[in-house]
Amino acid sequence: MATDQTRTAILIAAERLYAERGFSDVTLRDIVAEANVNLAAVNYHFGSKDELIAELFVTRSIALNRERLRELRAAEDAGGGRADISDILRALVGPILRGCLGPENQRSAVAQFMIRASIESVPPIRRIKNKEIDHLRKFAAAMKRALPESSEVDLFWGLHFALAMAHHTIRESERLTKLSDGRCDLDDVEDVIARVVRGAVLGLTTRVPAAKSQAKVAAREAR
Amino acid sequence: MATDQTRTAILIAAERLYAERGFSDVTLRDIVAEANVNLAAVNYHFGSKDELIAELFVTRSIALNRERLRELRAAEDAGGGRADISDILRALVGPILRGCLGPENQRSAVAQFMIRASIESVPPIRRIKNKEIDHLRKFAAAMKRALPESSEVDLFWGLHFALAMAHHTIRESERLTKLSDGRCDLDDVEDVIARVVRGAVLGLTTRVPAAKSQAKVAAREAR
DNA sequence: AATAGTTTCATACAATTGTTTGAAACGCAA
DNA sequence: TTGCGTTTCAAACAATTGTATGAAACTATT
Repeated sequence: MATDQTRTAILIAAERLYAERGFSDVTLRDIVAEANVNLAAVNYHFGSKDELIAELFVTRSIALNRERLRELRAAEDAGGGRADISDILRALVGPILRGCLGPENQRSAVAQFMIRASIESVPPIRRIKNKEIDHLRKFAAAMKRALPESSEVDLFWGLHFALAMAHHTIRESERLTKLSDGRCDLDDVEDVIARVVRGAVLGLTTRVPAAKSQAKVAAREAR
Repeated sequence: MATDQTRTAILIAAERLYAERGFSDVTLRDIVAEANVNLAAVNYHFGSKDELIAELFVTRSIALNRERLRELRAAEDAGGGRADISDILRALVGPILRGCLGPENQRSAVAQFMIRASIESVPPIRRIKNKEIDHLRKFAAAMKRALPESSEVDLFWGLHFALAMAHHTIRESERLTKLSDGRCDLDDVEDVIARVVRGAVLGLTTRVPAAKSQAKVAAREAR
């Protein structure tokens, strides 16, 4: 076995292609061509295409979650067990944003693969995905420690919205660039992270905005 | 021609199936079975599978955008040409959220289809999608009228984040329900809309939150 | 060197896909 | 009714997919 060259060559090629083009567009023949191995190698080493995808997803999930938790713990340690809410959310969205945005050549296939996995819900991945909820619960718990007076429902919504802004920014970065004529700089990753975190934190910490909309006014007058 | 029964039966069946299961999982044979028509009917009436998808997307895009603009105009008229920022964003995210959330039997295949189209970027749709940017610009312009003192970059980010929260909520509604043990009520559509709008508006209207995070503190101390 | 186990390879297989074909059925004006 | 354009249908087609096979090549232990 030694280095298992073929196996790892397949993994690398598959991750690269899946990250770039999505699962449905990439065939086994594409992968083996990219990896310079024989077609039968995939079934020999992984059993099936689905098992290859599943192994890839599990491995990368663990890596991403570990990095998130590492940053979360660093933040909590720095705060003596209670992290600032901004830092908690930064630990949640920072790793994936850093991996998927910024100059093209610096993006990580790992992070892009994970985004693909969250978009195209292919059967082998769907079966595993429940694990992620346990992972998010840890962040929800940390948020509760940071904002003990907030309702749990609001905390879940804040967590959810933070992920929403991060993922959507990755998925639609091109559109935002076009829409803004390039004025929104998606390559300034730390600025993007700051915007996402700020948006989520504002929703969590601002009390009763009291901005009455026209709709509310109209609804009141209708009574 | 008269009613073109077969044609519309195909459109309805295709929209339903695509909305439910996504483009890559639905074959022409699935569609014709659901529509109770012959396999060759799709190619006869639409030319190809891609043209069927394209026609579906164009039609539905126009319908969704029209509804959004209708609500936007209603809000601007009510405010004498300048709508409240909340109402602008509500016009943007309301239609799609109302169509995709709420009790199962009330959801519209149209709205769900549009979400599918925004997730699985299949070639025939990708070619048309640029039109959507022009549509979003109208909302950006309305936002500028509502908040003339805000920077354009911030406005674009606010628009982007509003769509992010709306779309992500639709896509991950099941996960949020599980994560929160059912405490986040995704069936209360108007509450969801209010949360999304509030989150986006806060980001747009709150000035200098001045919440210093541990990361910033640490960075300062490191100097 | 001989052998046993592992890995690679070209090739074939069965299933599924979108599309095409040509005849049959239909609708309807003359 | 006749005739003609339109629509439907069963069947076949070509291409692509993941997977399986059996022989060849390789590796390493005896």
